[in-house]
Amino acid sequence: MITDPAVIDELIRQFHFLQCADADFVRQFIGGTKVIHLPADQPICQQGMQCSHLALVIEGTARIYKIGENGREITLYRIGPGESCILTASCILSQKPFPAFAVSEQPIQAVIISTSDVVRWSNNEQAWRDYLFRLISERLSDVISVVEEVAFRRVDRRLAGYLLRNSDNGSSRMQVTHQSIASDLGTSREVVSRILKDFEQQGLISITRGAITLEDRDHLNIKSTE
Amino acid sequence: MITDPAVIDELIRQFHFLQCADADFVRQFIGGTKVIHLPADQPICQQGMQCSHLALVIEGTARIYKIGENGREITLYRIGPGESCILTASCILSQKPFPAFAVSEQPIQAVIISTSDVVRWSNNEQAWRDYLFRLISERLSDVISVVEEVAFRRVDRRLAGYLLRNSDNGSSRMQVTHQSIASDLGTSREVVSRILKDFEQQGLISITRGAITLEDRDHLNIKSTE
DNA sequence: TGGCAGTGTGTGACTTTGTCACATACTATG
DNA sequence: CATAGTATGTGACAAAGTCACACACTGCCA
Repeated sequence: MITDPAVIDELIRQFHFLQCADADFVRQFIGGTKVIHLPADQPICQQGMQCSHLALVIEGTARIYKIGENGREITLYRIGPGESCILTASCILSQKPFPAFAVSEQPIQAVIISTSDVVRWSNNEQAWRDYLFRLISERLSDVISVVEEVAFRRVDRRLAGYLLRNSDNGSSRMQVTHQSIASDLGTSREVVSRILKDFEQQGLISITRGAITLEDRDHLNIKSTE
Repeated sequence: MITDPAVIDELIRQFHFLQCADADFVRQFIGGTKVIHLPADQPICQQGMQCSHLALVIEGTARIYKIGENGREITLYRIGPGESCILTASCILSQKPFPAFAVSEQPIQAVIISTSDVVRWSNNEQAWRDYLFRLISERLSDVISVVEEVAFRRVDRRLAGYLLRNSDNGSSRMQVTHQSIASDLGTSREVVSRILKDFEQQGLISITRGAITLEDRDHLNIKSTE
């Protein structure tokens, strides 16, 4: 049961399906779920787990990733406000174990839904069903894009694109370690370090411990596409 | 409208959801769809297309794949009897363009469903909805496995596994070109040729033009997992 | 019957990426 | 200000991808 009216407002703002749904379902939704808070860097799902709940993220972000035999990681996608861990939903509905890891990055505020509600609503509520379908479809697209990236694109180009995408356009300074970049791209820290050093020598970025500043977005953009 | 009773039998045998569904829906399904035939090696979907129909495969197989900038290919998954091009469904329900290519491999016999029926049934028929959810979930798992493979596993090990998976246990002889293997694994023909030659020199396989014979499954299996 | 085009495979040189084993440097904390 | 933990740098090597060819096999037609 969710009581805080500010949270309810935020929920309805973030989750479009609550606006499409009829008032009865919304009441049911508000009454049958609860809000949880999770600090940053907390493991959420382990590979192989059976999921017992579905979380709809109101605030914060989570990272869904795979770990290879060698210990390397690759990020499959991220979940932000208005989204939910659709892999969880997928596992609930197809009754298979969760095939990856999930961890909170920013502290998370989320609505928790029991598997039985997930199933029941997906039978009865079109708005909810559409929401699930759309989300799972987008994840499938996301993951297909990841395949394309790792299978075909050179790491230096992917890295250039990564830097552009993940920096505020304002400051051009981003707080990241080489290791965290490597874990997102699915490569190794040494490779990232080498390429970053190249970029620095070409005057495209400057590097300090734990942070990178973009100095020449235009040339980075050329690098990322050439 | 499907009339051939043999086809109807086969349909109900292959597609479990028709067994769960009530008789009324089955009548509607049989009455509202039609069967098509497609020869081998026909393009089915182009990247970026809007899908106008969903195909449920009764017989034959299709390959869903990506093409990289360099022209290399990688297979995302295959579709066989009882399955359907869930990417199509996903595109229909989320109204996004198809993010890959699809081509028939074996000649295909399939049931064609219009987008409007796909949407309508997913609202009204639980059995159909469950079928779609389950299928899309499985594809998501498939594609995530592909990510894991290309990001983390060495090509020689993947190739060893590929040979074991794709040969009849009976004959141990498979008709494939090095190029087609490379396109499945997302690597280049030269790499495949080199590794196959290695395998041959180790006595694991023998190679002839257009075909490979497995000579030592056990050692191949060790190679694929080590 | 020999020539020829299309397809499939082999190979060497080179670049890029991943791995390993370290060295070094910065940062927070007692 | 010593020290543990974290972040980065580096060189040597192995694995994989690219490029530019050479060569071999198959089917077909003149």
